[in-house]
Amino acid sequence: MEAKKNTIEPITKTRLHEEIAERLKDAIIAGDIRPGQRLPTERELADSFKVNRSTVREALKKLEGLELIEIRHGSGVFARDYLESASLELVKGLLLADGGINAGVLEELMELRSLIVPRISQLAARNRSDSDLAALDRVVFHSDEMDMAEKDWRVHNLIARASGNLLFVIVLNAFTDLAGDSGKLYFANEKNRRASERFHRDIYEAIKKRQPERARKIMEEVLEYAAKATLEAASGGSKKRARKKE
Amino acid sequence: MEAKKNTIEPITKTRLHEEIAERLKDAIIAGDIRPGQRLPTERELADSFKVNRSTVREALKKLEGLELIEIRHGSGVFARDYLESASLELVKGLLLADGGINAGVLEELMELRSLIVPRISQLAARNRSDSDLAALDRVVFHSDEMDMAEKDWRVHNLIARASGNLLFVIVLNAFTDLAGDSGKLYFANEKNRRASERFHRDIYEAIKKRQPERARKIMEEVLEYAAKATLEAASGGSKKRARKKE
DNA sequence: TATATTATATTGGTCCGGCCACCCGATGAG
DNA sequence: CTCATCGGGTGGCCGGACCAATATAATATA
Repeated sequence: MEAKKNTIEPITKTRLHEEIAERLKDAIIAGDIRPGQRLPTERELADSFKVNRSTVREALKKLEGLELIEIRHGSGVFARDYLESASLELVKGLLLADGGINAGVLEELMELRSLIVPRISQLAARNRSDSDLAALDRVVFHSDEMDMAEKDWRVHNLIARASGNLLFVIVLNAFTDLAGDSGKLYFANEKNRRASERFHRDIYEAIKKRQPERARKIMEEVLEYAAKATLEAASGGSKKRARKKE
Repeated sequence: MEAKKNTIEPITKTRLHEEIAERLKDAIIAGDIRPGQRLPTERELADSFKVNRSTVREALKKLEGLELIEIRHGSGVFARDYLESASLELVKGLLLADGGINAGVLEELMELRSLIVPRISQLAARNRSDSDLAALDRVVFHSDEMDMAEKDWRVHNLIARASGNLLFVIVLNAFTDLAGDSGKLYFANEKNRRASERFHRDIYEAIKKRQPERARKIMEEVLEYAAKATLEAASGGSKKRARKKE
């Protein structure tokens, strides 16, 4: 794993306010700014980042959306306790804190996933419509050029939609989104790609034939396999890659 | 002060950019602006809302954080398909779409919850530290003045923290956050408040004695009860209250 | 002295007007 | 017809100004 990968240092975000939001987020998640503590003034931030105050404000608005900070007119900007907030997007930060992928959080993610996804699969087999099936068919059997990560995402997304539970769709997206980097690792392996391919066909069959239990079972197995493979890949491959941001 | 605003409603958000973000969000969730479709220009929005462009930009930044829109430099602002995004906050919008609480989504939320929370409870009983227990004790037995909704939230939050799974804490917060309004309904009922009180004591015992299975069971039962009561309250009590936003 | 009241400073909210960077479609050259 | 060029439109960033909410210090009052 001594590939050139690590030499591609993060390009400074083209959009300044994103870069700023990123840095502040890191500072808060890393604990440099503790919950309840006040951040520097907008004007101070603008000054120290050497940008305009408007730019800082845009960054702060984004962080406010993540429930990572609280902006109080007349008082200042305060860091919130992310353990009392409700923003899954934050987890992405946690997952990547201290540089590299945090194996602990990744494992937690896997467990959470294993609680939900089999149920989604089960419901999909029960509730799927014909058009759901058709869409799934298209992706599974007629999207050869699509790369595997994309394909896999689409399969899961379609299954979730077929389940008839909108909430599940969004939660599932959150998982995929979070697992992002480690997903790449997973699909880098030829064997894993083959496994996914077979999985797609199997789950398609189960859903087509409306076999909820079988669909659930298949999903459970694939998750178990994927979890194992992913954790291996994550712990073996990406060890403490220092994340220099500039 | 001669014109008294008739209804209880609007109290236009004190912060303009929030009001704007809110309206655009509603428009997208309601389907007035379809996925992929382009929104008006920043300048146009500013003009039609009669505000400055900076204000519009701040609102847009927040929506971008919610993954509800995509801002492309040089091209414009586009609505995203929220079924392909990963933001749980959006669900709040779905839950309240068309005015009133959407019973379907609420039910989905309950199901999702029932998949996860018992597991959290189980893990908490297994992994809890002494300080976790102490914190739980304080809330359960020495917070009489605290209102029940707050207390219940704290109990759940502490249990989740005790589970040792940070992800679970955040997901749980998301649930509570989403269920917000319906939770109010639930705790408005004296009988339900009593039920919660007993539940708090029971779950405390199970966690204290490190009885994972019992903890899980208790949680399953309380969820089932709460789901039933909540759905009843939601369908019976809050009928199609029109949500006028101005 | 202790407390209420009033000024004043601090800080976020909004506005103005301008310039730059990027994207895309129209235009014109080959 | 293909391709390079060049606009015009759009978001990104700037700096400076003023308003609104809040916090703090100074002052008046009991």
